[in-house]
Amino acid sequence: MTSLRAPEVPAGVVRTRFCPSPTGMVHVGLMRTALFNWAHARHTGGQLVFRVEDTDASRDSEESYEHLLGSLRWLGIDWDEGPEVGGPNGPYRQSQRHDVYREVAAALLESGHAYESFSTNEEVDARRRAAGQDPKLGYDNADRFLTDAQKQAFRDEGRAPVLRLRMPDEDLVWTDLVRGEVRFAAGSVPDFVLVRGNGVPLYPFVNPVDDALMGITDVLRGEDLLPSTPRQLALYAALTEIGVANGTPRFGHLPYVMGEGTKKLSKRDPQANFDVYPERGFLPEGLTNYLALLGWSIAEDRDVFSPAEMVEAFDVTRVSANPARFDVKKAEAINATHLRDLPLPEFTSRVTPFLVGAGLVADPPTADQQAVLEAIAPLAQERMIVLSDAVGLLGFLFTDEVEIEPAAADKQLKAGAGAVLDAATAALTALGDWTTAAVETALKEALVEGLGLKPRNAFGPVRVAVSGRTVSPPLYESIELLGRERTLARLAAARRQAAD
RNA sequence: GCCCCCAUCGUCUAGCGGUCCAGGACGCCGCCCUUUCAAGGCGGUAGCACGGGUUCGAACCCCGUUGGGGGCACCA
Repeated sequence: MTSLRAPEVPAGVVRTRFCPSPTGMVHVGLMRTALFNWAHARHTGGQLVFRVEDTDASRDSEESYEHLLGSLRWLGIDWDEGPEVGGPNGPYRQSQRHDVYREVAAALLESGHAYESFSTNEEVDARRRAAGQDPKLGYDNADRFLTDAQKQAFRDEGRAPVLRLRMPDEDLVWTDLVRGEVRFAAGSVPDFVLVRGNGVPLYPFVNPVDDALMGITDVLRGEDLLPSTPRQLALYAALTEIGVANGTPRFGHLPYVMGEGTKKLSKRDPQANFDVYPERGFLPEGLTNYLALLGWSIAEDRDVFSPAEMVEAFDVTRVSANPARFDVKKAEAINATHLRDLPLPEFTSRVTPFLVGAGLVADPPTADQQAVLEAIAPLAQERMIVLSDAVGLLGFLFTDEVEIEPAAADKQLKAGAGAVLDAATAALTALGDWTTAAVETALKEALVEGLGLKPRNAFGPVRVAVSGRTVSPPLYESIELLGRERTLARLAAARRQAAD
């Protein structure tokens, strides 16, 4: 027997967990799972346990572990027990829990719930074929009742046994939090391996053991794990009988996050990599909102909400069971509305690191740069989708010379543009008072009235000359902020490039 | 092959037996506003996979079909 015991969890308290393996890239589907566990815990006033499943030394790395922590914190997910915060049920890294697994495995063997199995895969296959069965059926439970003499004979051959759990002879059923009742018929799941021949415990064993020992009440995970649930149910029953677990947790299997086509979003899909969102300047609250929409909805006629509102309303039971396609366009639209909702100072301070990163402003910005930034911020805010858009949109205000985008030149600096730029140059050169209003009046007089142009044709070339692009903040304000000298220099530079 | 999951506009979804000739959002299209592009406002486009039941009544319940996905390891 063992002294290992699950902690007492008061009735009604919800404890969820998030237990990734730190192997390389952080997948958006993984973060969606983390988010739902977090929301469920916070909504119910329960706890979220963070455990690291780093048992595969060849694939796990400290670097991706750190990276994962960073991604979680960036999204705004916090946990009550786990790495960095500790807790009474640690250690929270599986690589430090070998003794626990060894002890539980021994107790399971001793109690007869598990047994030693010596069959090789080849032998199992051969037996199934001999019986006219499909080898795909897997292990045939043949070693369940080996005698001590038989076991010894195998050992004498030099075989090291695996430890298998004896599956019960009854249907395995549970009420899934998102799918309702799910049933696997008795006998449809073979006795599975808990511990390898070399003594290394396997995922289907350590995962429920840790969940039990950490007092997890609600397991919310991807639907890819649904077929392994019957085995875990059997394991829980055994763990409960030997006094390690306090019963079986509730399970909820979250739908897949899909990529293009009909396939699950794979590591190869560029949008699967969580990093691209922070890098592009998605807002944590914007991405949280979008990720939440992948399988959940807050109300019939609403899909924009804050993380706090999500926590307030979240109900696992109302998570959809069907797979959701990750739609970058919609994610952008949701983010853009969060971006526009930001108070101006907040918006400005969030944009600044992106301008710094692009080398456009100093770190921290100079007083002049800060003044320009604050002046342009309200005008930029409503034409951006992600924070990094600021680099392209506002770059022209923070450089001496601007490079005109080829596409913009093709569009706006063709025939007729020369005359427009000449007229604009003349009007602005003569301008006394360099203010937005004066610039507006001067340009309208010179171009719309003077040249008889439609506004769209009149201001296109000027905009491209000044900003280098066809999309920019409002023109007159931009010109005022740019100042006379730089504006005239750019007009002249564009004039050299423009057709008459 | 066996087991399991899923099935409402192109996409994400609301709908949990009548209030649905199906609502919202993204996308797309058009109009308005307008100095460009956006944003905003207004309008439009488009869907209950199919077949049987159950019921006075079905997008909603049951069965089947079809389609899609996943699993069947001494990986996690």
